Amino acid sequence: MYSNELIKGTLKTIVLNLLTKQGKMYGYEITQHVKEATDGKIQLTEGALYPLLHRLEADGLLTTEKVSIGKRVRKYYKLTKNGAETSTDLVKEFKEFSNTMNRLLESYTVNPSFHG
Amino acid sequence: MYSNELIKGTLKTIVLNLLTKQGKMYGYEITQHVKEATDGKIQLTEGALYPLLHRLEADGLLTTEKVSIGKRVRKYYKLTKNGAETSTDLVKEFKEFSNTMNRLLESYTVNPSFHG
DNA sequence: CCTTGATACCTAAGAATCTAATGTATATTT
DNA sequence: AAATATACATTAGATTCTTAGGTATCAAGG
Repeated sequence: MYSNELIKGTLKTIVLNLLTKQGKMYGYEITQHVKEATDGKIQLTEGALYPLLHRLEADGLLTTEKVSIGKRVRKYYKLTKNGAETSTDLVKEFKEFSNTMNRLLESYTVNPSFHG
Repeated sequence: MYSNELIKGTLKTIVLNLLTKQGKMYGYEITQHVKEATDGKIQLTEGALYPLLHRLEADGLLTTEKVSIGKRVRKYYKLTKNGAETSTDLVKEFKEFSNTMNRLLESYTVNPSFHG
């Protein structure tokens, strides 16, 4: 499990990307999927996930559909057109950011151009 | 310039790693170095940086040394033993997190093991 | 001289988002 | 019958960032 610091700021990217690939998912399913796909290294908490899903719906990136399973009701989320575009953008941005960070962390330059 | 969401949570890693490589730096120098090293893609704001430096010093990860340059005073920061260890840990953690995220974002699995 | 931009430090109000805890209820397994 | 898993949700508090502002020195150009 990673320090939660890092996961902050990537939650939206993870959720939108997952919905891009899976079509529709419900909240609990998202937490389990991410947990399994990362061997438990990333575990989304419900206290962070549900408010995010509600925000994304309010912002028009997701729509919901309620499905009854016995006496329980699942709330499925899927992307709107806008949500699909945002998903693509955020994934691209994360990859670029990831590259930039790895370059920054690996460069052993001795302050080549700064003249304090 | 990246959406600030992503930079959140990586600021500490960036600063400690930079000090590992450079030995000692002052606040303004850090902002300029990161800006130049990333072609302006990552720009630290002073409102985020200075409070962080103060926290890191209070937590015993950094020590300071004031150096007079004419009538101005620069405040140089360098790592303590504890800070050096934390730096190594955070960089390692970021790289692992980065790998995990990239795998997660790229996998096109159709929910192989989840049984909702 | 004086203004502008760069250097160099700092704080503080408010916003955003996460954590941790808690609540409710149904379904399944032991 | 009890424990665990499924499935939704909210809330107080903490953390950390943004935005804006404040102070002051130094160098360069008009």
